[in-house]
Amino acid sequence: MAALGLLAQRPGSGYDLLKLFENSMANVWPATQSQLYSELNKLADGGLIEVCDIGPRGRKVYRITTAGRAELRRWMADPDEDPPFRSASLLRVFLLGQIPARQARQHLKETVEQSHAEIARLSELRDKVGLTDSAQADDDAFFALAALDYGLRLNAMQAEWAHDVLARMEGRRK
Amino acid sequence: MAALGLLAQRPGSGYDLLKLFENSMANVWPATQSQLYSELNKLADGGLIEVCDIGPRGRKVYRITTAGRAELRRWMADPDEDPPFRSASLLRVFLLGQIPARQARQHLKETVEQSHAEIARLSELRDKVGLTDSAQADDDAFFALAALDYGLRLNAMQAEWAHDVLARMEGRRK
DNA sequence: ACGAGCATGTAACCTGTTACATGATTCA
DNA sequence: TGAATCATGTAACAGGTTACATGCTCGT
Repeated sequence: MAALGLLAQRPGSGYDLLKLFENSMANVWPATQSQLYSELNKLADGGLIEVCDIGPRGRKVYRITTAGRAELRRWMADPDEDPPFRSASLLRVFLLGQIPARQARQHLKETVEQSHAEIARLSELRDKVGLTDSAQADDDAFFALAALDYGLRLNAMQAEWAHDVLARMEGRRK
Repeated sequence: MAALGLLAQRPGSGYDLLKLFENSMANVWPATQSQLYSELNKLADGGLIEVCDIGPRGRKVYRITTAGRAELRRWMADPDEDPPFRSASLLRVFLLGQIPARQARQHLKETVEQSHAEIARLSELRDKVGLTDSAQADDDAFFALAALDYGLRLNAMQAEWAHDVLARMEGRRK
């Protein structure tokens, strides 16, 4: 479905999409090369995309079809079929009582640091993208920046939360 | 791995764990009945857990072993092997430029409402758990509440973010 | 005695991952 | 001409889902 969405923005080959997945998309929806090519074949079989050009080296340029656009709109509107939400990091929090308190504190401190590092990484990315693309005019760039903003806020929240839990742990010590 | 963690807190049968997954655990790490039982057999084969009692109806009560505790500590300390982070909702944001602006605004408004609904649900859950369990004394309850707090903050952040994106969309309109 | 709930398991299927495999083109 | 990169594909496996299947036991 991610592939269909990207093809809605502009036509491209499997290889093109792969690059997109490695760059901007990787933070949101990672996909492997293998996965991508079989997905493209499946979408083409279903008539949601079609080959619009064949270049050198057997390069197949795909384009979204009318049926594909309809399917994309349908998917956007209905979050029911989403894969269930599983967070390994939240599971760890649940089980933090099972390891020595010293290690638990260490774990939370690392969470704080990792969130800050992630914020630095995303900020840099935002500055790069935000300046080259004219997010004022381009819808796709506007929403890509909104997604990036989400990531920034998420990590800020996470750092603050881990910090607060640490403080509460200190408060509990006798 | 989630099953191993729960057995570290207290011994129990597959059926017992299933109830835990349906209740408190469901928000963090959903698992199906089928999955759970085969997982338990695999853990037992690997020597990470063992049957410590057999009750009526073939009820097998499992208990974590020393090897299991070691494995759990190892897993807690190393987040490298986590499944990749995939968020269908963030992907939707990325693709929001592909649907009519009216629908995009509608989508964001629904995000705000759903976050608020989720906050209400989690608040209720927190009040129930926070009063019965003495989170002051019990480590497990303390960290379960911390995980719940994470969920609350996440949804608050999400509502605020969606609200702000909406405002920025309005600002862009000519 | 019978229904609700306890308790476990199997089979078919789908998705995603890693590793393997192949060949074409460009450019230095 | 040889290396880098373009470009696609297959096979084996791991993890999760749904649906199917079976039997025991407790309380009324």
